[in-house]
Amino acid sequence: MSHRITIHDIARELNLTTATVSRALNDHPRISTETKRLVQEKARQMKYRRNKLASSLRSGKSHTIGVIIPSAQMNFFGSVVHGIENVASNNGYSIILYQSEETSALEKKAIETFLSARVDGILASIAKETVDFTHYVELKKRNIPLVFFDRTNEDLKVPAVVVDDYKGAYLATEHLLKNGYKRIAHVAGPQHIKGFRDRLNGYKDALKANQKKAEKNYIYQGNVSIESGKEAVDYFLKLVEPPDAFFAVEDYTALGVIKCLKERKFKIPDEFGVIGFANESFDEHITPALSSVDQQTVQMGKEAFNLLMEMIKINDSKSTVKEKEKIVLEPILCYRESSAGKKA
Amino acid sequence: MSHRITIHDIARELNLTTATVSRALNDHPRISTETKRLVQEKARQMKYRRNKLASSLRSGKSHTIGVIIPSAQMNFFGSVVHGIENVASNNGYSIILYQSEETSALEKKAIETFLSARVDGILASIAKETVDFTHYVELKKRNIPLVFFDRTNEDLKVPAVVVDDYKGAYLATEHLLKNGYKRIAHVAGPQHIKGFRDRLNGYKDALKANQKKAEKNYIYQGNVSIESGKEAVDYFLKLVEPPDAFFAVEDYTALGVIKCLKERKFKIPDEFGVIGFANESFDEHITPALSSVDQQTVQMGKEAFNLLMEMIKINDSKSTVKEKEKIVLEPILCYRESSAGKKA
DNA sequence: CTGAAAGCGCTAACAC
DNA sequence: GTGTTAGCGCTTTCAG
Repeated sequence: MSHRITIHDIARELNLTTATVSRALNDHPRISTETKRLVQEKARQMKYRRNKLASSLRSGKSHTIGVIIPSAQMNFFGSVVHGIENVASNNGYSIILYQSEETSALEKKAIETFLSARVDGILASIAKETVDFTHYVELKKRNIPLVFFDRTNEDLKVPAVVVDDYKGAYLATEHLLKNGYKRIAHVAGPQHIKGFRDRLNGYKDALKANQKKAEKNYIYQGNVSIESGKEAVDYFLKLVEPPDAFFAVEDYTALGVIKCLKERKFKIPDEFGVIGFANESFDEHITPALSSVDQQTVQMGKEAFNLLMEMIKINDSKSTVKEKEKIVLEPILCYRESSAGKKA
Repeated sequence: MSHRITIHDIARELNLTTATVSRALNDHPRISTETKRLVQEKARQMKYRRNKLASSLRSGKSHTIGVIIPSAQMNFFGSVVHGIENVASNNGYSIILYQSEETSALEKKAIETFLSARVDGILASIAKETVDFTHYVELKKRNIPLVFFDRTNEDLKVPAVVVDDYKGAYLATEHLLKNGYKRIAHVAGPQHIKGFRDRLNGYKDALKANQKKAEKNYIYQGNVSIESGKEAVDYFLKLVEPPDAFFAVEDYTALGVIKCLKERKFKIPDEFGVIGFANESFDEHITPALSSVDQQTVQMGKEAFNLLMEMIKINDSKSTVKEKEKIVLEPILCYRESSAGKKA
């Protein structure tokens, strides 16, 4: 600690200038192989460690990106962050992590910090609460590379990585039909959220494609919770002709559906089929194991980082190549016991 | 973007020097209230944003800490990070997140990066693979504040935040006894890991305290997995006098125990009691709901950050106050159906 | 291929 | 209470 090693120290030892040392350390093309070897050897020997702050300050590139997620406690986001950090690290980038706790205020604070830390780009998943997007628009104006993942906003025209909700819902519904269920109901989520709207549409279209129409009373408007799954079942079972299968907008809702059906002593999948969405970690451990649609979280993180990288490069080269608008990941059907088909 | 605002710009506008502006912005005591007001007003108006890189480079404090976890995908660590980021953010600190993927190589790489980024301190949970601790020892030597959480190493004498595994195990075992189970077995984890050893001891001592001795054949050496829970049950049920309750070293093992018992059509908690450790998110959703011991993950993150802060402050003040060695969190018993007691 | 010199934006002695 | 001056450690023109 007494005295940290800098390029000056190396330069002195080797009778070179700091400029040459710096270039040698950065593998500059116009430095002789011999000098590079010498410098790098010396650096190792003296336990030199580049001061990233100084280097970033001077060069204008921090090799750091900012990541905003609603909460690290949510499985889904932990998993995406896992993907992001993994590729970032492999590409020599560090990530600064911030949680919005679903509030715009913390989102703004995070962006402030990122700007202040001169990050090279930002990856974000929009907070539920956020309706005013000026802080994100500001980033676009300032030409700071930005990519949304999962929670996005179409109007902003910000590149994004999402899973194909429509398709996932379509697959789930089709799957139930294929397994012999005749009357498929949907426990929907808040329709002001695009992903949930897409899932409803995927459900409707899958029914149409199979010569069934989506009956209004087979759609229950829930609020994404175990409770709403239970309430949905209560509602559906009162119908003159109740459904025989449920496609829930996500796994916690599906869990509520299952719990309620079990309380009423119904048999799953013999009497009712159930499928959810998200492929939560508990899916395979409950009884019956819950079928679901996987959202490729880790892959989402990786793609998001790669997309951001592209944008950073385009920015650097000042070229005007049109950047990709959107990456849509394929949802993956996870077939488990809860939708295995009716007993004859 | 054309021209970023610096303190020079503010200084020029206000006919002051950069030094005064800098001081005003940092709320320096010897600057007149009026000047401060003026400067801060102007800064806001010009949309000035402090360049953290320059400020850190100069001051030697980055207000950034490094965090190493095995994987963000693991619920437990996501939760701890949630706690860390939360307090860090409230204290004006940013966190750089790295995953070790349970390897020493990535641990070392993370530390290199942190040092290079001049973080003010490091929070880490040791990778499973790590047996050579020189990279951590190096930090101590260089006097970089370091705090371990959850996965720690006693020999290193590095301050740490952990949950009281012994006590958690004691509580769990005692709970089973209180609920009328007579012959308690333990599915243990690898004994080279301190936490698991502590849990075994807690189990043994709880039995002793209740005038029972821990019989060797009631302890199964597992490897922390669903599989090992199943194997344990297979083993235990072959005994002449099988146990009537199982304390599993963690929840996945407990899950295996439950699955196996259910496959064999045994009734839980009527015929066998089961309790796990970790309070995983699936616990309350499986059937029967799994009793467990909560490890206070979020709190662990918060305490770890606070402890690190203390160390950073002690470091700054160059005082020689002895720092805290260890914070031990209270485990919390989560009583659910799986251990509700035998039917008479 | 290497050197000289300037400066990224900020803070901190030291003056007065 | 404010200004002067120096410099954190690095990269980057511009020379030669």
